Amino acid sequence: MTQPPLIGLGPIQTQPLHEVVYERLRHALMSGQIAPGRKLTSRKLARELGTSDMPVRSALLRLQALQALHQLDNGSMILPAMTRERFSDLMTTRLICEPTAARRAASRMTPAALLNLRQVAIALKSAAQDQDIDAYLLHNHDFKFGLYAACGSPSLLFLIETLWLQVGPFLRQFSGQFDNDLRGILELDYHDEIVERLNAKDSNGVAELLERDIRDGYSFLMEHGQFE
Amino acid sequence: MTQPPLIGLGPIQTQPLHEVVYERLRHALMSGQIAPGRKLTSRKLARELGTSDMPVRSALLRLQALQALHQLDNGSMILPAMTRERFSDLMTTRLICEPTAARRAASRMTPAALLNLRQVAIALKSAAQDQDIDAYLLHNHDFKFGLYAACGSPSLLFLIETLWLQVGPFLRQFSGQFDNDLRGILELDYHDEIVERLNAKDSNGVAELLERDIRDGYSFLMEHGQFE
DNA sequence: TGCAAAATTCCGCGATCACAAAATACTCCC
DNA sequence: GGGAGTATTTTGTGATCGCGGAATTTTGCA
Repeated sequence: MTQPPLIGLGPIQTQPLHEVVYERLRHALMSGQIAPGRKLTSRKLARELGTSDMPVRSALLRLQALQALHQLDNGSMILPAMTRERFSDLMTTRLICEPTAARRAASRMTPAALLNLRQVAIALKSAAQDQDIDAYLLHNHDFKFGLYAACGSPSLLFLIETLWLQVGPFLRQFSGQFDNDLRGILELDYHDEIVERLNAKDSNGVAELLERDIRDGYSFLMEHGQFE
Repeated sequence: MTQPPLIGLGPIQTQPLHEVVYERLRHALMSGQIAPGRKLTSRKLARELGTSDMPVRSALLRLQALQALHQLDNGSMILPAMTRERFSDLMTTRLICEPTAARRAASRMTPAALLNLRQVAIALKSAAQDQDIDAYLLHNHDFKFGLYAACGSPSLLFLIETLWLQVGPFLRQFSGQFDNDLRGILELDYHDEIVERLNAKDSNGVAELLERDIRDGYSFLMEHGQFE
């Protein structure tokens, strides 16, 4: 039998240290805090984080398994550089997965989830007008995954996440190059239209907008982005 | 300057232990040697493999990152059971990725790769006639990935690999249930036709065959396979 | 000053230990 | 015999150590 509640305190949520390190590293990667080609050594990271190297090793291994990091011959982990070829490849694969996920999400999205997306879209626009790149990228991520999460396919969602884990680390780097000017991005921002098509339950329309979003972003960055 | 060669011996290829363990575990998974729901504890595995638990921990972490294993709340790794829902989800996602990969491979395949595929297809048929399930699954894997490898997209190939890492462990279990009778499989074997379409450089035909291959396998196993 | 050789530091890797929590085995009493 | 409570073992987790090799810095000679 369970004990009767004493003071009403819930259980203390505790997660393993390597999990915390993983999340920290993942966030650092996705927010562009790690330069391409940067070597990530477990000992240095451990000192920086104030832990032993074991949890760091675990986190690095997981990121490498997802191809977010690359392992050198000597075992060191680096954030691989983004070449035009790799970027092109990743975006092409995104085009395979994401419009499909969006199409399915459109026909399964709950009103609550749609409302949430609408709010993120508002925050997105205001971040763009404020020229706040970090906020823009963050909300863009939230918007897309808020949408894809409704697709009802855990495996497809996982694939998309691994793709973003590879592209994500470079978006901020790219964005920092056109003089912090997000007006160009605003012009090819389809989030409002996507919300509108979602509201109309127009699955194909949503999928098509997603495809344009990815294609336009691709062209824009291939033209203006600086690659290795 | 490099030393003049002494005896002409090449460098000894050595790979880290955790890499060896990873490959062993991965192979054990894909060949169906691990029962669903089975708990994989690092200490026991380490004893069985004759190593310390460190390399085993690394290997398990990597497999978990790829969702080939699932982590319980207490941190133990288990091979998750295959439910009808999960199987359905994985096969649906396969349908998104694999026909596309096949279509691209069709237009990029070299004659040498095609020749190799032809030989695998022959081995495949003979394995089916010999009722050799293990050989059949092995050659089926080689055939599909021999095909996909030609698609020219590392990222797409990686996604497909993660999908197979989740479905693979259960195929043998399924196959062992219809009385070792592979005739049913032979009837919906499209490998010869795929080779033929590849030879004719009929990309759409190849993609369509792949889709039928996946769909038929899906229906067959949903009908005859035993799930959790 | 330039540059190669030597000394030192850094780092991946694997083993081992300690600790707490969980799982399992065991005991003992009804 | 059965079940509750206890003892023992197992296991995840993280820290630390040692080894060998790689990378870096220092040194010393021309």
